[in-house]
Amino acid sequence: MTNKLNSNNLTKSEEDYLKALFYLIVEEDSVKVGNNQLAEYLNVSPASANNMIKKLKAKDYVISEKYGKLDLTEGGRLIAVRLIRKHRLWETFLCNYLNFTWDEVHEVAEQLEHIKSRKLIDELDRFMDFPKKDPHGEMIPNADGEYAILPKITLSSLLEGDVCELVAVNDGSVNFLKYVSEIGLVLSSEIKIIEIRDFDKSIRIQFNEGEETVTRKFADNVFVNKVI
Amino acid sequence: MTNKLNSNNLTKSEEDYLKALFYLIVEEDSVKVGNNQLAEYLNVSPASANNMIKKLKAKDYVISEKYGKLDLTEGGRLIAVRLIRKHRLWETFLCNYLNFTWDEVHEVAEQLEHIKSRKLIDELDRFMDFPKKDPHGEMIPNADGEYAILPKITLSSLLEGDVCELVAVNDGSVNFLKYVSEIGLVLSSEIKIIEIRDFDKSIRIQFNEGEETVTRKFADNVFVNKVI
DNA sequence: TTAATTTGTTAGTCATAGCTAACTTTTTTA
DNA sequence: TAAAAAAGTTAGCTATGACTAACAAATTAA
Repeated sequence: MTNKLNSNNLTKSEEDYLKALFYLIVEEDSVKVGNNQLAEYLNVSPASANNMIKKLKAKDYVISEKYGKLDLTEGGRLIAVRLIRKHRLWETFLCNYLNFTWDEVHEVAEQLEHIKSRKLIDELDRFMDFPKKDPHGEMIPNADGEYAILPKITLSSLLEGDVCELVAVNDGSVNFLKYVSEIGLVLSSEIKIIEIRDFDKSIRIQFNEGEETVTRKFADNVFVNKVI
Repeated sequence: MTNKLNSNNLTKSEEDYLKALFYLIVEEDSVKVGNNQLAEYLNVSPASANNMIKKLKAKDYVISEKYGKLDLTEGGRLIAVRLIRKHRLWETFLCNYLNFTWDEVHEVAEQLEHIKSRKLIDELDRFMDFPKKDPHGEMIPNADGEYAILPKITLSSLLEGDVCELVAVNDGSVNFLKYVSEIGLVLSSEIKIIEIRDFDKSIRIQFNEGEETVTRKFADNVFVNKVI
């Protein structure tokens, strides 16, 4: 049995839904997160999502009115943040100690984040000397579930002539991550916006490795700190 | 999705049954392993075990005739050995890097062994420099599923005056492991049999930390190498 | 060698968590 | 503002893997 202190007694599915809601509500900061949006995000049918939402409401992790928007309770938020903490710590471990690449870590971390042991994750944190950011540049919540959400400025929001520093990448797509690595971008790379083409909004950028033209879609997934 | 090369597509339950069968058939080297024995070992009803055995036979991991003894196919054995490899590597990691004690590792390793990623476990193995034995003294199978099963001589099989070295302990019970630690026994401890009491088969042993009287049941769970 | 006990099997139920199809409510837009 | 579209809900089905109760086969003991 799991230690009483750790055991929130949630299934893997319930955890996945709470984490998804957290991403949609808190990280994406949406005005309204609805049932179908959640279903699409998780690649399940609206009926399945609806069903699970009922369960999570009964357990007091989610609140919503009929036909209304979804929200997390404090309890639901805490569970989600702890999952994110576990996910990001495992990604950090895989990259920094087990030779995993950027694009390989996500899938395995999705499994590892469901391991139930408070001691495991806190010791892993200590072993790595309490890292602040994961390999994609995202903040890692501390043991109490506190963490700063980075103000997310995308590369696509900058103007010609601006100079920025790559602080994070959206880790949702393996193909995107592979592409980022291939053109030679890494965390902290300094990027200058050479030109934004009106025609298709594609952007010509310059950085240590040379010059590249990237699409608007690409630039939407790259988070930066404006330097100039 | 899991990499095709790793994905054996088994559920956690199916894996648990195969591992249980491996322990009962191969490690315990029983003449006959039956359905109810398997059920008892896994703390499920005979009906549940029977049901799962049907499924595993259909998938060609288990063979048996109606009302006959259970056996693993080559495929079933390989899956079980890989689980044991994962279990023991994770236990080693938890003990040697994350400050877990002997008795804490098992429960968490039971969860970790179901993580599906060939790379994860092979890199973990490399990270720890290919350990040969887990913290309880059990052999760790290599990446090809090969490993030596230690000839298991129990402390209880020795005679008065014999001297032996502790090579492994049965990791099935947390209380037992705590007890072993508390009296000061560790792997490689040299133990001398002072006296075996006819009355209750309790055994007086001497070792670095002093002398102790242990029960027959205790001695059945301690595996040794005879020295003298 | 029959009777008792143990062991194995089958049938039917439950919970989780997915699905489709049909329906209702809300929102959009013509 | 009424019709169309989108969003949300419900009902009913599926598979997995537990369970109990009832029964059959095999083994052990009388």
